[in-house]
Amino acid sequence: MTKVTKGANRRATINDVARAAQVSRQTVSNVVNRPDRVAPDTRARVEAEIERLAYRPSSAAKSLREQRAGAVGLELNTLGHGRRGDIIYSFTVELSIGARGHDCHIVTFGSDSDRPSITGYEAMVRARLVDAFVLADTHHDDPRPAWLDKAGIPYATFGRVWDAPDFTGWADVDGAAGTSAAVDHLVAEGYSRVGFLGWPEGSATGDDRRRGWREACERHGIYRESLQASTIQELHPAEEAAAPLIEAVGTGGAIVCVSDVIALAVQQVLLQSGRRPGIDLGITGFDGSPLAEMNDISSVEQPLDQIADELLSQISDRLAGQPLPEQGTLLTPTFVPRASSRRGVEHA
Amino acid sequence: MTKVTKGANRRATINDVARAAQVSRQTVSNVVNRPDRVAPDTRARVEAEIERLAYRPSSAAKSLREQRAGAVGLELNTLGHGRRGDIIYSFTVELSIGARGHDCHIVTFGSDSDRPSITGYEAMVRARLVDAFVLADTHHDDPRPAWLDKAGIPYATFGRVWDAPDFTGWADVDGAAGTSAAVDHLVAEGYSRVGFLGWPEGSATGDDRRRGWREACERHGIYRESLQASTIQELHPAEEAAAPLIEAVGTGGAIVCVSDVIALAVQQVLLQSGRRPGIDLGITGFDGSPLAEMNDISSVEQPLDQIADELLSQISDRLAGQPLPEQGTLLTPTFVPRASSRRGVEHA
DNA sequence: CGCGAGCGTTTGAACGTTCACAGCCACGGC
DNA sequence: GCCGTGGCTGTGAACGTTCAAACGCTCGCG
Repeated sequence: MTKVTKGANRRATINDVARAAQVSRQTVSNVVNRPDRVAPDTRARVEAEIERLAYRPSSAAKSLREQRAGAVGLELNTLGHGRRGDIIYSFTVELSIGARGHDCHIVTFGSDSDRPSITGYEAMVRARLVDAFVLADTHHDDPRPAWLDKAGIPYATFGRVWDAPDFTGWADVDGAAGTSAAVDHLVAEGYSRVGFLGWPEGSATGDDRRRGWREACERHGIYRESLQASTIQELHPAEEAAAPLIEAVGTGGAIVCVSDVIALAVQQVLLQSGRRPGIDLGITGFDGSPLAEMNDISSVEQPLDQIADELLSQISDRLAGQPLPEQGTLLTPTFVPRASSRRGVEHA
Repeated sequence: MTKVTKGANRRATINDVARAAQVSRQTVSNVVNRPDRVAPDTRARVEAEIERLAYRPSSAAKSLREQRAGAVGLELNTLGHGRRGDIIYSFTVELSIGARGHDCHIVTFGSDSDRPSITGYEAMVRARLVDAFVLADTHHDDPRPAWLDKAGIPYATFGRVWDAPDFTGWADVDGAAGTSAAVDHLVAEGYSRVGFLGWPEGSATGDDRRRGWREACERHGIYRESLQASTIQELHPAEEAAAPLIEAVGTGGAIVCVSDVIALAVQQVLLQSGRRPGIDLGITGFDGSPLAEMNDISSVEQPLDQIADELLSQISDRLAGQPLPEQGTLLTPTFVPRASSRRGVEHA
């Protein structure tokens, strides 16, 4: 007797509703999918039964019939935290929330290998588990776009695809607008010199954020006093790069950082030298990660909900046979001020 | 002409394989699911065709026939980061990786409301999108276990269910073993007094970790010199609680923290007073979060891959009709030493 | 030599849905 | 009064899979 007794009472099917409402199953289907084709009183009767029996179409049956999974795949890997400054989780959440509105759902799959490979994608496609993918961390020499193109699987990416400038199926954050807003805020708070601590040149995202800082400084007429340095997305190297920049900007100055991790490094160095964030030196980060929130660091928050929604819309369009959009979607982030960039507020 | 031309060449079905291998579809099905029932040469022929045609059973058809989704639901919410110290993402990844081995997949769904409600669960169940759930953050007065029990939906939880001591469908980390290992390490490194900074009493997880610290201190005969304090899982309150404890333990002492966030708070306070982690005061955290890694804080790393695997196994068993296990599964975490608890190593 | 058992294979049915089309009815124009 | 039309509802088929049962073959036994 190892057989399962499937949940006390079997869930209602379209036939149960049809029988209860004294119509055929097709009429029930129409009520759900093409309400306009059904006479008002019939519709009301069917809708009442749907409600009463708590009927919801079986996604498996629908998938089989429609030859589509109604699902979008998302690869999660253990590298996720490093890249994109720790917001991958929030992005995954927003995607999961947004999926309901696009009547699909998110299926995650993982790869434990270091380099993301296409085997996971292939498995998903072959099992017809998903119709499309969201790529969250495209990088240089990424094999995935080409493979997906060849296989004819639609996808949309969070961030531009470096190797393929012609590809427009992306949504991204306007990095320049973000750092620009940070500089505006710092100037308004009265910081006189504004430095920038970025990634080494050559990363599109990093260069974009640097440009926003430079342009804003020029606009405020403080560019000549400003300085920049570069580092990679790790705490210790960042701390080494931070120290001289802090001295160069001096007390009463501020540093706009290319990411929250870098901003944290700056704050650490500052604290070790006995100075107070905000009061002695302004600091802003980028990404709106929990890291920044926890450490009371001002940050440029990415509109992840909008990005998720945009990507899902694009995927819907691709699945409906529409061509790629004219151009990618650039969304404006929000600057969130915290103690690290307020001169008057004591940093707890 | 908005109709989609579905990916150049339709993917192979069981019938295509059957025709190519000159057998019936059921024989192909047997080769895949019950290879022992098929004659060796037939099997070889069929397997060759499966390989050649890149056949993989359609999950939709399988779901419909077997009346099960072959999927496990996981709720992700925006609160995730705060709770469980930021390891939710890593847990999600491990679950996604582990799913393949249990031939199922993970479907995530989100709730944007603050309090986790059961509406998301209900939607998943009604659409037959998932067969079971993993609950990652059960808490006091959690309505979900009772609702799932009533609905007859299996689930397994990461962490014990407070309100239901009889429920054994959980996997958790042996918190006491973790803090105990931390104390062992600190004593071996030569720290003489070991304090504990925990959460307020009454949380099972927190009390467990505190007990491990106390028992290890007793074992090493240093309990009388040890001290404890309590705080909540937020940076600023933690910093306030940390300051007096740091003074009480004194230079050459160490503090075992109930979480990485708390450990970070201790390190921040220490740095602000010009002292060096590890050298002047030992610090250990708990969770193995990226936060600890980035800040070079020793931590007790949770075996998330094992937990994910165990939970998926339990779900498989429940779906196969087996009863709840005798007791929950307690897994041993690993202590990972870093600069914050090495007396000789300079903290960069 | 007949018969049951066992093995490997095939066949029919079913899972729940939607599409294409057929049917029914009422209405209006000729 | 007949037929075409348009609005609404019902019927058969199909999506790809697995289960239950039937089938044909070989073998061993009486």
